[in-house]
Amino acid sequence: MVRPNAGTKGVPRLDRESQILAIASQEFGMRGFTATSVATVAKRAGISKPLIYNYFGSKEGLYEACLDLGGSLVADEIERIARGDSVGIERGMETLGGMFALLEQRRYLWRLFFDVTAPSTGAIADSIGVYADRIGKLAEEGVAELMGLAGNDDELDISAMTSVWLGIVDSLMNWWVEHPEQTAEQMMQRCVRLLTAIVGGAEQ
Amino acid sequence: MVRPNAGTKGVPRLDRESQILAIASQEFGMRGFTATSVATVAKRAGISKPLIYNYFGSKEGLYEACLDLGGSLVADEIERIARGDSVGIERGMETLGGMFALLEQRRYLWRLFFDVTAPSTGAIADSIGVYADRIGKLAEEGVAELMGLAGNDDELDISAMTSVWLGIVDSLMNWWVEHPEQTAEQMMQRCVRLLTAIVGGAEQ
DNA sequence: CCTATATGACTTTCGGGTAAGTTACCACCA
DNA sequence: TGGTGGTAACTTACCCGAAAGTCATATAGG
Repeated sequence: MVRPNAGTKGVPRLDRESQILAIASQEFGMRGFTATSVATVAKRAGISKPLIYNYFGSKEGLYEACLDLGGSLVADEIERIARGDSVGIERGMETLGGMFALLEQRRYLWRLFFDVTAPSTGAIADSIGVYADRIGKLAEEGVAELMGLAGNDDELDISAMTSVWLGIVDSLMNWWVEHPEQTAEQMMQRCVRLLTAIVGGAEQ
Repeated sequence: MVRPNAGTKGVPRLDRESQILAIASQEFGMRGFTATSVATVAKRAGISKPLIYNYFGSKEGLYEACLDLGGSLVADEIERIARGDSVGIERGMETLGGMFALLEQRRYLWRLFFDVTAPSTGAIADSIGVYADRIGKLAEEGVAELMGLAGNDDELDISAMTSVWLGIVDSLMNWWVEHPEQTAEQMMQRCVRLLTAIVGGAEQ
């Protein structure tokens, strides 16, 4: 049986893995876990499906690898900023800036942790949970500080506000994906302008 | 061949259709288009799959029907509020209140128009586009007013802010879905508190 | 008896996953 | 220096289950 190109490319495993992960993260991030097909990832990477299974075991394994890569990247950065001494809105803006700088070349990464189509049980759910919790905890901590400054300690209010805050980051990331020409710096300045518009508008 | 109950229920088509649509909207809204199976909808409705195909033609047809139902509901309400004379943040809060009141019994409806797993081409995409555009246009109009009050007419700023605004509504709806015991009234009051916390925090 | 309502059982399609093999390269030895 | 065998990289062709979609038929009521 003739099998053109079988084994002829000779790309080292680690190189190939990063290449696959880069493409897979993008697909998962853009379309969500369920709507992403392994065959599509393979095709985009110019390789065959079994190679992916050989390296990552399963579709879930592939997703987990993406999560591990992106999750620590994002969570570490947020943690770094949380260790600083800014509080309230200022801390929020700093976090935004950090995310913009970090994800400029891979904006879709953010979506991995908030994919509603990912399995809700099993290893993936655990893995998502780890990072979503880590990010969520930090967000909640910052939000609680902000709310505390305003004299509000209501747990549900904090929970809802955290959800809103993550939603805002999510929206900005999605908008950024659709405006690839915008730099991280421009995004940051834009956010400052948006904030002033809100505050100014609410004071009237 | 014995087929128990075939044709014995005698439910008028229109009644059956609304019943199916109510269940389908919930499934599509909660799980997304891809993750929803027609068989599940049929089972939950206590009927067989072919009946759904008989009435709606295809899974996409079923989704479109849900969109038409939910889309006009939501868009009409937003339009109604937009015709009022409130502007800026106030108009935003009024719109939120309208959404809470309208969707209290069907909070998942909101998600139909922002489902990333829905097909991005074909009739569905068109249909989503119609309603997303209609809602998006109204949102953008309101946002532009708000930004104008703050002396900002930048088109990209307005576009980004619109995205953020829709993201906020989205977050609140999702949070609401996960807190079923919260009433529309409670949500509205919560939003007022959240807004004051943001404004207060930014003024420091 | 005709039509609307309804169904069980089937075919088709699609995507995750696998079996079995092919090619290239390198280390080792005569 | 050239053969050789082991291994890493890679492929085609398939399996299988789940879900979309269809067909032929059954029941009830005007």
